Amino acid sequence: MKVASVLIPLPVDEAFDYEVPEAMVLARGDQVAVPLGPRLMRGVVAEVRETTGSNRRLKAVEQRLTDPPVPGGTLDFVEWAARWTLSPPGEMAAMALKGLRNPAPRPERRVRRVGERQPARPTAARTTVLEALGERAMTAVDLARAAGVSSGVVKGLIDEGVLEVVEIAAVAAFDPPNPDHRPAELNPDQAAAAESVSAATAKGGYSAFLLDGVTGSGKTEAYLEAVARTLRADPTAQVLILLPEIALTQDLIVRITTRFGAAPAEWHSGVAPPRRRQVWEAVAAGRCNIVVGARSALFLPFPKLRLLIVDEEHDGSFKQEDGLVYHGRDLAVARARIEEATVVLASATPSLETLWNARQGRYGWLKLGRRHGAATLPDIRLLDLREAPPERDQWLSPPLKEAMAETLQAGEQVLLFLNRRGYAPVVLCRACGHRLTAPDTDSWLVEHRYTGRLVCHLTGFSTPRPKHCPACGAEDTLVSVGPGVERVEEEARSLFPDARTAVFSSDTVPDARAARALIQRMTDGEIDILVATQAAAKGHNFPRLTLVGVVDADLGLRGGDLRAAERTFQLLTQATGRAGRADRPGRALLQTWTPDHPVLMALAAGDRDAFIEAEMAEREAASLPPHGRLAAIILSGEDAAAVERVAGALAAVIPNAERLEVYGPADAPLALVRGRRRKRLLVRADRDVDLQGFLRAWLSRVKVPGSVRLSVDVDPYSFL
DNA sequence: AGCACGCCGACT
DNA sequence: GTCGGCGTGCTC
Repeated sequence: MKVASVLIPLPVDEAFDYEVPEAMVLARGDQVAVPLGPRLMRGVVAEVRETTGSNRRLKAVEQRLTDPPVPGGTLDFVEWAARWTLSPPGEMAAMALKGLRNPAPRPERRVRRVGERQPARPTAARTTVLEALGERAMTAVDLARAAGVSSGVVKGLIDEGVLEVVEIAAVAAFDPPNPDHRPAELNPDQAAAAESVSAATAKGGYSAFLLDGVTGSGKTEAYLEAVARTLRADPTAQVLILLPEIALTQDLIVRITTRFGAAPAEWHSGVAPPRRRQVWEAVAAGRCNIVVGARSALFLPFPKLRLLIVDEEHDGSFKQEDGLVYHGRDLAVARARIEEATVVLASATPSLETLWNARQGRYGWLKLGRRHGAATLPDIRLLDLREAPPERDQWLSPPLKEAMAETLQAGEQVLLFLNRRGYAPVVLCRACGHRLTAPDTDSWLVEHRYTGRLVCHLTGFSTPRPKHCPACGAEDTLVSVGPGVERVEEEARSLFPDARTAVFSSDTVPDARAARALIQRMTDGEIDILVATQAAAKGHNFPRLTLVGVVDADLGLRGGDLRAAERTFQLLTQATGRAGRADRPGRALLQTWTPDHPVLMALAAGDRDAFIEAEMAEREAASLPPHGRLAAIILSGEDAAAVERVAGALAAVIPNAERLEVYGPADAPLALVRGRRRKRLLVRADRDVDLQGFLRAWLSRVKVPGSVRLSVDVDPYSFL
């Protein structure tokens, strides 16, 4: 008898076996409906094998679905990703089927002739309509417009039975990109990079590149040229371009459309469900060559993926934290390896992991120099707040204020950068010292003055700003401590009452459309001072911007986070890279209390290599990534004692392993979130240790009750 | 994820 | 005395 292993979208750690009915022909990748308990579920066949009887009575596969099978490479990738992240394989497989869960687009209603039938009274208008239509099927609206008559004429012909309405399943056209539509002019660096990448795609097999170029070096043109060459060599090849967030997609869509004369397919949460289904089907059928998407696009069923590009590869948004925990960039490299394709990681500030891989020779290293004629990097200077501190309850120091005045005087723009949403990060009571936190959570409530509310950025909890201290009941004793973007804007507005100011943060810019609108206002010079969080730190070009003030350059350096220094360096490089493009020189002023910190010194010197050298040495000394690997195990639950018990049980059965240590259990950095107690264990291993194998062996030794949730984060980025 | 089985409060 | 609350656990 034949048995099929079927991946079902459930949190179970293996595929379920089903008997294959005699008359059914099944292969790996086929989609099937299988009985599970009382219901039917969609699943993907992982394996079909011959078996001689079984210990277990198997249910039979109900039916083979007509939906397209999941291509072999996609399924290999899904299974690999599940093993790598220690996630249920069925749930990973469900990622690849997500597009199918969307409704099919409404069929289009068109009219066409019914045989040779003629209208009883052939008026001039009716004759025009019939001539315009001919043998085709058109929508009634299009037909009326083509014939230059009112839609009533068409309707009359339908009512008379001369025309009939037919429903035609809307098949989305994905116009093939034309590699020669409008080639960009490339400098030698860009041309060489494109040539290296396209030589790799032409040769076939896995290869990986770091495309390393400062802001303004023309990375996009370089990789789009590689895409063009790849498609010229093989018009059936498929290309995936991943971006960290959808706010950046629109710009790229436009550039691709201009370059190739055809729009790429988009894949992210902002795409309407029926459209998503069309994209999924077109990708599966190989009718779509270029996809631009967020990390979930990695799971699309490409039958012929030849080239993957991960733009802004250093960006933390590639890491998915809730539900399935994975890093889009790392999985992109894995998918390339499995598909025997080429992957390009592009960034002006590559992650240490990627730089390390490039140095080790695992990735080809494509360096782009600054484009001829482009602006020079801004002059970066540290402002020592110990020497010239801001006035009480202010956040802008005298030298920064002076620079702002000069800049505004010259009719140029200022960007003040502060990676903190809201008005004030902490609200406390002057009478009793109580700090306001969200219920069931340890994190501070952040004051948002635009909305007059206190907001927990972790859970989304919000409440109006109270009059009385919730701890001691005193009235009007609550004070706002520390600056957020709203407060800095308030300060800037009072300093320069004539300047036009705006705030760019996820609160003022809720979606991509709002982001585009604000960016446009900035580009058009309608804003003099923009106060922004990291939401504005990338991907834009403001020609009249000549001063970037970093309000708190120390912000990212505190807290003992592994990647704090790296993140600060990247953020500041991106933020200061905004200043003075085009022909005006720009400058960046960084306010800091620790001007002798090596990261800030390297940044002020504009010396990326010095920074990398220093940071890499520290990581190596501690055997931390990229020199070693980490995995976090987070336990959470409402029953603190149960969480504690599981943590203790895990700690008691840690398998013996060489060159690997387990730290904890300790309270997770936010030990209480939404009333759930959180404990964390951290595993550090040398690179050549089978970390996943260790974790599997370890976790299998402990039974976790349903009241406690255990999640594994392999290669964690933030330790929240 | 569903959907069952399984032990403790308000109802015909 | 039952109907039902959702807590734990299984689904090939």
